[in-house]
Amino acid sequence: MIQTVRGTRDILPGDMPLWHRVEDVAREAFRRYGFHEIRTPIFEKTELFARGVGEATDIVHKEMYTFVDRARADSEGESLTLRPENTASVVRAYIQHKIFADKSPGELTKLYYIGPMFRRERPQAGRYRQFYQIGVEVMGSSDDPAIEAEVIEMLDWFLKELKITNTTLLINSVGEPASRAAYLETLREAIRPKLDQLCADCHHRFETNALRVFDCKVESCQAIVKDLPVITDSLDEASRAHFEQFKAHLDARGIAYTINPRMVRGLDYYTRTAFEIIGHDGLGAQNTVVGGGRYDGLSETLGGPPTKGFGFAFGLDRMVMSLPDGEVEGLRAADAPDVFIVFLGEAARQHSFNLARDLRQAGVAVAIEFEDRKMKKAMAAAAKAKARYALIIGDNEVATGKYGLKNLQTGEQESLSLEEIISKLN
RNA sequence: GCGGGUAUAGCUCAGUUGGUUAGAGCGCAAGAUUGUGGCUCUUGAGGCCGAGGGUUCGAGACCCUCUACCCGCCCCA
Repeated sequence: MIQTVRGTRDILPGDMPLWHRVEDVAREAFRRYGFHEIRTPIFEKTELFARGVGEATDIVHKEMYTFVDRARADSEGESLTLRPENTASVVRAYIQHKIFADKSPGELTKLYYIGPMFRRERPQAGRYRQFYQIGVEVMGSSDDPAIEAEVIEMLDWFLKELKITNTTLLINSVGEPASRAAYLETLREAIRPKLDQLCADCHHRFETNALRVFDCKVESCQAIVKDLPVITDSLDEASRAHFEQFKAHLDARGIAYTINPRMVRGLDYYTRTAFEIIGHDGLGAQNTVVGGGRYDGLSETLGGPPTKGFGFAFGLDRMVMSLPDGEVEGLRAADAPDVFIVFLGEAARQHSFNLARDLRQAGVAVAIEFEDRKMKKAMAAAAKAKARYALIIGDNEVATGKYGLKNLQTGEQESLSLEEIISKLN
């Protein structure tokens, strides 16, 4: 049997209402907050991610699906990559189409996207090789922290609307590239004397990304790590002021947060504000549902004009997993037909086809089977489909033009004409 | 890339120290009930017990190899 490849999965019709719910609420949030959709290709030139996301990141150096395109007679095949994230692509599109060109100073470009991303990691709960993200990017000349607070306010509304309540907002500032580099040096100097007391993983982290030692789960490492200097104590003055304003904007909106000076994002392009929302219900060890931050300078890195940027992405898969059980049940039921037609005999069958068409043209969701079954079986099928009504049609009904409309919840049944049925259901 | 676990019906799972025709619940089908669902009862269909090899008189079970999936580490959404 041919199966889905490792880390990919079919999202079956039974779960689709949950995905639609998350997408619908997200689109509604974006409409209210003035975001517009953009769709970029699922694969791009490898160089885009190498430069945009960062050559040294795990994503680029060990998780990308990269392949060489077919060569032409006059050139070698070029290296292409399935997108591991979407920010680099959106910024590329922003530059390529000069989306900034008709904007006045201070005017923002606010975009959102939704679609699959690809990373070649070992799958586990809440982690897939093809996964889905919904994200936004705010680009322009302004880096006002009020922008950041507003985006988080939108997320706050979004989560509440989905009844996902047990979450924590973590915020941090990773500073300007220069101050971050200086801090990293300070940190490494602080770690170096204690290096022999740290675990093997931490030795590796020390070499590649020293900030990561803060995340180590080994107890003996944590004991050392808790006394190390944190980035928020060595921010440049501008970043510190920016962070203070950001927090004030959140306070003014009544949005609760936890400062986590040890939170690091895995992509190179982040500057200053970084944030994360972690969920606590329905998730495995991978409990980050939203990750985002500021990426001033990414445009320049990709050959575009000086641009400030702020955005986030959330994992659709993880968001769906976070939906409370109580919500899930109702969402699944919403997919059911309004009316299930139960017919008896060939004449009624033929009549039912036209009736189904008329109802559908009037906007009613109609289910009909094509096999003439015993009424008891047909009624059971209607109940199984969770139809709101059964429409019963036999020879009598065809003759009189009055059909039996039975409410399957209450069991009440009345005899109605087509017009009466339509007006009742609309 | 590394570690742990699991693999038996469509689904969720039992299956004793190795012993006859491999079971349950749910689901599916038929009937009790010839024009009225959910509840109940009866009956039925549905299995190369993940693959290959080995031990044995005998393997779903024990051993080896492989594969797949799940969970975790790294890292991230």
